[in-house]
Amino acid sequence: MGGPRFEPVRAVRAYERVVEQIEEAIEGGTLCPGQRLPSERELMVQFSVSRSTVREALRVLQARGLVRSRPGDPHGAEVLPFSPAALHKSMTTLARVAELSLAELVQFRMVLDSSAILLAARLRTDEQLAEMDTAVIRMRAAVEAGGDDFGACDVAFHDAVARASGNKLIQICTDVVRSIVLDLISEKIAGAPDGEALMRQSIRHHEEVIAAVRTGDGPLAARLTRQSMYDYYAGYVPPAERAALRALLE
Amino acid sequence: MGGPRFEPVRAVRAYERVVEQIEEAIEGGTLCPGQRLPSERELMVQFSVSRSTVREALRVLQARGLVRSRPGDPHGAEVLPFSPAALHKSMTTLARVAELSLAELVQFRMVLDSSAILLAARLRTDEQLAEMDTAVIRMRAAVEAGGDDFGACDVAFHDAVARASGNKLIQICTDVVRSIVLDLISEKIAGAPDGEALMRQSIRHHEEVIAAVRTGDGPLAARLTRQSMYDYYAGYVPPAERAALRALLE
DNA sequence: GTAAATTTGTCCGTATGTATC
DNA sequence: TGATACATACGGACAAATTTA
Repeated sequence: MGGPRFEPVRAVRAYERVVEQIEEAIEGGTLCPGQRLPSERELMVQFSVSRSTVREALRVLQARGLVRSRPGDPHGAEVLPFSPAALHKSMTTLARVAELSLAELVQFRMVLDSSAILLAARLRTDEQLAEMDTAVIRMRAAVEAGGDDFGACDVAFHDAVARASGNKLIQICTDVVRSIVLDLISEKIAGAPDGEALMRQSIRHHEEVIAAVRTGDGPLAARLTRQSMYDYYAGYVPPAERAALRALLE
Repeated sequence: MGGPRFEPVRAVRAYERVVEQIEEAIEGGTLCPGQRLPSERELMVQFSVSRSTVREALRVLQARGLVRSRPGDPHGAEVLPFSPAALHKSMTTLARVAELSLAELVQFRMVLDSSAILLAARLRTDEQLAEMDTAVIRMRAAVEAGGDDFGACDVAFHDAVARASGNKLIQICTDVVRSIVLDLISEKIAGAPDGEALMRQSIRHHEEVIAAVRTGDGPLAARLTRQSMYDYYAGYVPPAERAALRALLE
């Protein structure tokens, strides 16, 4: 019984072979960020394909955020340093085509940010704690100055927390999801600008969180984070979907 | 002071304009999955660009998982239904170029899966609970049958949990991260195949989790999930990095 | 500061294998 | 089965942009 087991062969286009080879070279470390690819004309010689094929491959690599090519650049396409831009892009389209609700995105933020703060409370260095302190001080200063920079300082705080979690993936994903959420409700926020009272309440929450981090009480910091995030975003979520958010509160 | 605020203009290539327009049509719902794009020759007329430009745009859209084109297809490129393939791809390259450690990935899984089970414990329907039960029953059957299908049944369980969480984003991300983790340690797992004892212990863990879900005790189910995941994966993580994983246990 | 050389962006034409009718 | 239309891939060409001498 049996006989040889053949694997299905997918017709692989020429440009895909080019993409694969360059991709492996970059991911494998043969090509480092800042280095240059050969020019298109040289690539067509090395791969024995036409320039159209080379260009299609470069477009794909560019869409994946691995390289960038500029017209007239005699050094060839540049290998880019790591950037979450591609992840950001695919998650944004995901949110649209999968019709993710704001509630789902906020819920995901609650999960990620509360996990980040829990880890930060247990693994942070004193220096990282100082960075969070600084961010909150700047938030307070921003309120006094009129509140224009409040949002940016808030982002700085959450980014400091994410870094202190010690997990790059958590840091990247919190950043990506946060910006998607903010994009979704930016119109509504512009319509109902942050009242000074709301900002002061947010600062109070942040100070409580920092206090919990200072004492190393991770679960408390996580709980406070989920609660303050719910308080802040629930108003933008349809009432019927708020129950799902509350499922993350105790 | 002031004067008009000008925005920096990036030189936008022709193929990008084509990508943007088709992308908006798909994300906006004008083009639905299953529908076809006009042929390349027709697209070059509608956009007033050359064939090469149209093709580069289609390559980008294909890389983002939005369309697929086959040679000879007289209906033109097909608009694809939603798929997390693009997200999977960008997160995989992210793991490589950002040099994510196995510990970071496992930690992220612990966060996501424990959050999913917490939500499932509070929001699940009886039908979804039955699906989890079925998955565990199949896991037990798989062990009796030799254990070949054990991994697949385990995946089915975690997928049922993710679905019961009610959050599509959590469902997608758990799936993506799980497959990346499994890819990373597939060699080691093949070298040290699941012992029957390990499988039985895993089943016992799953049954405890289900019991907690049945009684609606989300925090307990989440804690059990993190613990069993740590027990399962810690052996593959360098000892120095295990402390970060233990930070998620209480 | 200017001009030359190279590269990318774009266009056009053609040949070939393939899927559909 | 054949005819048609399609995507794939090739090669040549020109303009715009950039670097460099």
